[in-house]
Amino acid sequence: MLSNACQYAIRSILYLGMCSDEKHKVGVKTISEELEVPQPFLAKLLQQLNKSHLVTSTKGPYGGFYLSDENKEKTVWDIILVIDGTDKFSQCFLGLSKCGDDNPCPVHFTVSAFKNKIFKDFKDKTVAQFVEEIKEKGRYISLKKFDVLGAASD
Amino acid sequence: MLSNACQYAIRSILYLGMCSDEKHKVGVKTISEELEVPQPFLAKLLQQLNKSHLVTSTKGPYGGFYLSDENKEKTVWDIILVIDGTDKFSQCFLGLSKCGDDNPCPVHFTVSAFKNKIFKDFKDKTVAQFVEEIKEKGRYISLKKFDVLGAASD
DNA sequence: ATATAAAAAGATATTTTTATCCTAAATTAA
DNA sequence: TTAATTTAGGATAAAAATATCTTTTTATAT
Repeated sequence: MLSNACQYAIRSILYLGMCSDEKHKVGVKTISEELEVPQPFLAKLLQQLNKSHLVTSTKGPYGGFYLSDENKEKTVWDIILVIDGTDKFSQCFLGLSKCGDDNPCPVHFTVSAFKNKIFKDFKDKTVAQFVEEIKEKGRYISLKKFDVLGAASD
Repeated sequence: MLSNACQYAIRSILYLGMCSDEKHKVGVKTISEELEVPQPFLAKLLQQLNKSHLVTSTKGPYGGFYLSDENKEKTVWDIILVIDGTDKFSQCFLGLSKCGDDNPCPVHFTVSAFKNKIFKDFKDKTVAQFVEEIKEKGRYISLKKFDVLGAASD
């Protein structure tokens, strides 16, 4: 449903939301190792996310990526829009061109119930709110469980 | 979530379940037109489905594809297994390698609830049962609504 | 038997996605 | 101002998915 690129993007941004701020930028190398994703590919991706104002970067020593306050107000849906576009999500699970509530395929309502549920999270919650929830509930976005996080301090 | 190939395969088989039997075989051309799917690609796919005993075919004039009684006892999950394999379905929505009930990503439970629901349909119901339901509920698998179907009669 | 119709088989082509590499630009610290 | 570090940009490569084409085989009706 989501491309690799989009999964990487979401996880990177949530990771940066957990572990970075303007004073503690994180480099591609660290992110790629933490998330176990290919480094050069992720570099390109972060470049694109930067251009789309979903992450912020600075070059040079002590440079790297972080989320600005503006970045944190974006939603996961914004990320999906930039990387994958909206198409895959709006399409019928079985690929029917005219599937809809009034014209349902055999699995339409099962799928649309799911979509509505996940849309709610992806569209309504900001990245900041997502990050809060990850901390509260102790969810995983890398190999680490982030309720015990001390990674951003040094 | 499902590849084009897999969507085509499922829809083809449901279509054959609706419109064909041993006495009324359907050719690739007809199926591809009905489902709005590229013809040569579908031909390859049906070949593969035949080898996997999910559809039956005969060559020559009046030949074509249909579902044998044996074919009708297969499940949609069987189709998915043959075309896409099981991997995509078992993977975490965000691509986390170790996501699970005891190690959940931020959307794990939303996604797993959906998977359980759709698995139930895909694994428990036979193609024949699916076809019955499509007829009863008037669901769509091509451009046609199949509760008014007369396509298999001549 | 022969012509015909349809799937099977094998080869190839195109597109998309994923991934990598190399050089340039910018920033920082010394 | 220079060396080091890190992102940006552009080009390229590899893999997978999607799609097409051509020839062969099989079955049918006449």
